[in-house]
Amino acid sequence: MSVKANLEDIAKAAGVSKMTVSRVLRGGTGFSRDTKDRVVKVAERLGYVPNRLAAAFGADQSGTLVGMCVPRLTSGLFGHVLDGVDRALSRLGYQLLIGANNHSADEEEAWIRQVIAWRPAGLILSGRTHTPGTVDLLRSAAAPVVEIWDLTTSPIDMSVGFSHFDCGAEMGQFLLRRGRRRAGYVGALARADVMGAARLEGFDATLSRAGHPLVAREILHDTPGFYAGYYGLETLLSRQPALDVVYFHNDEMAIGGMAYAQSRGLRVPEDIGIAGWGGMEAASILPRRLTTTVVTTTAIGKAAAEALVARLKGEAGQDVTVVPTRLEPGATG
Amino acid sequence: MSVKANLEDIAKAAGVSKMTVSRVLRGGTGFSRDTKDRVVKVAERLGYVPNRLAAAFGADQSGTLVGMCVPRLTSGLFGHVLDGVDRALSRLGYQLLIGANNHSADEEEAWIRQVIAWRPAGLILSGRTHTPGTVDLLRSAAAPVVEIWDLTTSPIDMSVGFSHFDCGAEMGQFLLRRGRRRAGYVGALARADVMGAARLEGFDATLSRAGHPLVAREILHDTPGFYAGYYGLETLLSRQPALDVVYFHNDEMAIGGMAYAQSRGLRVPEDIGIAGWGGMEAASILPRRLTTTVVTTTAIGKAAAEALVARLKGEAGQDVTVVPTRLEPGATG
DNA sequence: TGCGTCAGGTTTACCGGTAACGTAGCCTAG
DNA sequence: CTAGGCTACGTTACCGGTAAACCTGACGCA
Repeated sequence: MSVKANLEDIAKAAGVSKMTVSRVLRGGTGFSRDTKDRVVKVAERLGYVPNRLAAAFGADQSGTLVGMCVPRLTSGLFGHVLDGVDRALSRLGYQLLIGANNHSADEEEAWIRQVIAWRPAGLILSGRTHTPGTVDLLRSAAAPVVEIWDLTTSPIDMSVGFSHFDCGAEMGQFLLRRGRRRAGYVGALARADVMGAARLEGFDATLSRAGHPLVAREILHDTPGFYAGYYGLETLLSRQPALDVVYFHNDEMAIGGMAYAQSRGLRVPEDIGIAGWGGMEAASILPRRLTTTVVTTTAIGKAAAEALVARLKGEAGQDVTVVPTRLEPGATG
Repeated sequence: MSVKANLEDIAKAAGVSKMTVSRVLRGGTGFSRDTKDRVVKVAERLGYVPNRLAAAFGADQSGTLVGMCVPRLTSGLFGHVLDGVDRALSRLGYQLLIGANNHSADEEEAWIRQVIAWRPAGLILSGRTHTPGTVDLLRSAAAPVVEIWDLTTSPIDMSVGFSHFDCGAEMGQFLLRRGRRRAGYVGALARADVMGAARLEGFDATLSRAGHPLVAREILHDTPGFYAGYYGLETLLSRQPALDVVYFHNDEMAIGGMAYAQSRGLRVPEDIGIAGWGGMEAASILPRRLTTTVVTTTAIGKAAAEALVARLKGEAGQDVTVVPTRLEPGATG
């Protein structure tokens, strides 16, 4: 807590005023080289640690605190986004305040309410589904906000992402081209995950238009990991064995599904096709490269951070940034 | 930034003093039920958002900011630790300030220097290797510090983790019991990752004592992911084909290694054994369950948060908490 | 009647910076 | 030689809370 020296102490020891010390330490102007050297030396000797609490409070804005809220901390994809954001922001001296909302708009609102109290310079949120209370809060806070992952044409402020609906639609088209006609879907988190739901919608819509609608779907209430994929496929096939391809909520679940298929002696892709989403590293090195949609997660984080910083610097940034996704044909679809 | 209403505004509108509003809103005592209801109603009507910057500054301590520094944000394991910490802390109203140090003690110091300026209530650091500057900084800040992952018998303050040396030693013993005699090692990050190095040391020491020292090692300068495991094993085997088991830096690399082995037609575990470390979910559902050391990552996060909170509440917590690890025999070793 | 006590407040003094403004001394151009 | 400008500072006020000290009227009670 109380770190010994403050500006006053340095000022006294260096024989100047507090204000001069403040100017020197922040690299401003209006002091001689001589004064600067003296102040810097004294500050170092006293082990001065600035008090940002005071600085931010005095200036009525935190200046360097950025809040970021993700659905889950345990997803590999979010880790990469976080990494992209952190690299871009920490280089510029910003601090990252993070939280998880567990795919709940209400938890997100609660988190934002806490974080807004710190007067952050900006916020990065996941998804485009927010409570009315959240929107009010953000509007009155007047801090820059970037919504990431799911593209929205009318963002609260800025938006970085892509269309999940289109991802699903594109995968649907691809699998139809590969001759698949009886598709199933294995998801997770039920309706909590709006983005996964959008992919499913896009997928289903495309298949239906082509006259081969989704044959079966299994949406678990579990976290979308390997286990859920494994058991999800088991359940799906027990209900509806005659499927020629299964689209999974994400790559982790798809890999779990592949493990199940192999354990049942089903050949992939001959007996059953498997497709995922997300583009996790493991998926590209498995014995058979997974058919999936690769999302450039780090790019999302980087773009979000850059959009935020541009806004903070008063530069006119883009309101909506589209980050490309790429359908990786792979060998399992 | 400027959120409209402050205590003064509420005070005026409710016909009481600022101080009374402060007490009501913080749930203190010294006001009538009548006053309380009035104040709460007014605060709500004005959409009051407390200013923690001011509160923390005024009280000369942040109260609810906790800093956490991890080596990399992109590791699946750290995501789980983060999750454990976040769950435990957010429930108690703390905010998490995170950063990555890229396995560099200098970057860690730089990060701490930034974060200390916010006068955090506590800090969670990874590993036990810190610069002298860091130690000074922490001592003068006098904030509770928890070092996680690698157990140290003389922590700066508190420590939660286990011995990486012992993990390596245990795996060495296990592989010897399975009859392995010509072991190799594939690691990453060179000497930057002290913990991985400790596992290697423990592994090597055990093998040497048994008279079957490590035959070859390959330590990449890459991030320890699937690709690094794949190419690491390729390189290792090209130099020294006659290995009967390979110990990997972590599970991700081990899975990459398995992929390489399969691509070369090597049977696991008949032709070559593979062992990992960490216990990632994928490893337990692969066609053959990976031989590895399972680390209860979420437990580390939870324990770290709890130790911190205990200290903050003035309770006498344990200085050193040992989190168990479990050698998972698997089917690949 | 006088006094202590307590609920239910109010007042005051900070916390450590920063913005805005003031000013002394010196230089330079007209 | 003097107005105006620049450099290098110093002064003052304020950000929005909180702790601590201080009031005040009502009530109980000897």
